[in-house]
Amino acid sequence: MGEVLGRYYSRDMALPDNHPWNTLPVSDVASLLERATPMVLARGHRIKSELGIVISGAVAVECELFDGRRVLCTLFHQGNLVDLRRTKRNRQGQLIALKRSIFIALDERQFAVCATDHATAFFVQLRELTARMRDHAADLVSKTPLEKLASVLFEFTRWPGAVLNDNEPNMIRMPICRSDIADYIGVKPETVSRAIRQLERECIIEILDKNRIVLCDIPSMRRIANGGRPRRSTRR
Amino acid sequence: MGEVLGRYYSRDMALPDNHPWNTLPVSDVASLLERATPMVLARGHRIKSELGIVISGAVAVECELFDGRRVLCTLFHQGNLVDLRRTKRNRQGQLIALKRSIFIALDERQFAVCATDHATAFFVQLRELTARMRDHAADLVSKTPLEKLASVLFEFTRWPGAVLNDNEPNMIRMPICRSDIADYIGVKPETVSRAIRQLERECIIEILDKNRIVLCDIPSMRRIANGGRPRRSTRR
DNA sequence: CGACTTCTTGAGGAACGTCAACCGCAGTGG
DNA sequence: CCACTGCGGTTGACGTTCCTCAAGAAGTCG
Repeated sequence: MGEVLGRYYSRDMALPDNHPWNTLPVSDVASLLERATPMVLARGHRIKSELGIVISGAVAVECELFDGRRVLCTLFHQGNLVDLRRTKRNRQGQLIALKRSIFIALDERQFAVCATDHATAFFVQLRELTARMRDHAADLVSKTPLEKLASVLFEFTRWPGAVLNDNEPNMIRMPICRSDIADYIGVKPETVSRAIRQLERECIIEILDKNRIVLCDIPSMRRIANGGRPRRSTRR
Repeated sequence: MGEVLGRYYSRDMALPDNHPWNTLPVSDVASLLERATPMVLARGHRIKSELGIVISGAVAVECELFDGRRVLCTLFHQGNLVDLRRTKRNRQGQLIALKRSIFIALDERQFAVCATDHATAFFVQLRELTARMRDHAADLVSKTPLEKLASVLFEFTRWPGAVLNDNEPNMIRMPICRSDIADYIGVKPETVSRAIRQLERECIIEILDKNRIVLCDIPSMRRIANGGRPRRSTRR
């Protein structure tokens, strides 16, 4: 824990091939990577840096509550910009890798230079992040476990590399394990399991194996994710 | 609904006197306000603009779920920068005033100019916002209603103008009504009421009237807010 | 093969939502 | 002035739901 598996230096080290990095001119990419200190992390490794870019894998902000409950506030995937600094208040939570991941840590100065050089890309990343966090807050506030799960499955479809096969665009890979999903949507792993089975029973998804599922009935799932499956008598 | 009470043009219109706006040089403030179209809103008024700055009052992103449940994803107070744009996906939720508020709407072009001129202030605002949203997500994920309420009370203490009286620094004003608190922390108004009474019974807060409370035992409240009051047997 | 982790399934209970009723207050109109 | 209405807030009784606990299944690694 807390250790870095190794450094990932490569001549053809590249930024993730997704928005907004793939819109940067080549020279800018090079200047960004010059300042990089990439590291390879395994599941459970903590990242001391508050600043950086996720190159691959899955990383989260993990908080531990007073009594030991574990919470994942935010998920980061390939291409996400991470900035946990805050002016007032002390830092809450820390970065943790949820699976084998590559992360470019940046120090304050490097970050400032990059943010100036690539202000637009950085702004776009921050705006996307806040939009994702708003959606996640809406998920957490009052949805039932089934609704939360459907919503998070849609979130996963938007992860780069989620679609495994162009012939089967609705087959996706689950990027993180069940207990991490549980800590992210605020239910217990047992409840995640039951919710997945429920969707399967209703033929809305098909479970190929633990890591791969097919979305069979996207309209129904969208309706559930938007709040179509309230508690029995929540209709006041 | 959806109407604007009036425009708020004033020679001495000023940006909120809090971070980061109060650190801007006078000339920058003037240039920001030149581009402004301030509006006065009453409770329930919707704001069509996706971009702007909250001058006073309380504004939120409101989402309505499929079955009518109402959710407040994010709260904005005096001085907060609002940017709801998103590249992919359609817009979720809309801005709504929770009480009498003043809001400066900015259009895309105005916003771009401001963001360039005041990049640092804008970055600071965005970073503060993401930090607040992370904390809120941590609150929503797995805390009990009592813990959520304690946490949101601390959030309120950080609102500009929350402290009513320098002699009594622990007396704060509740900036939004009970049912909005409920929609923000994902419980029912009845539960908010019960949680407040609970804190009062334990002499952790004192209720002066509906809008004013005193935090009597901050350490206990902090412990509760950090997860010190789990469900009876959540300790596995 | 055994030790371990992750996931799954089932049974039972605490907790929060639901429903209903009530209070206090502000606004409104006669 | 009072009656009426509506809204926000509060309290109590009851029931669904999701968490807890336990045990087993399936996969992984030594």
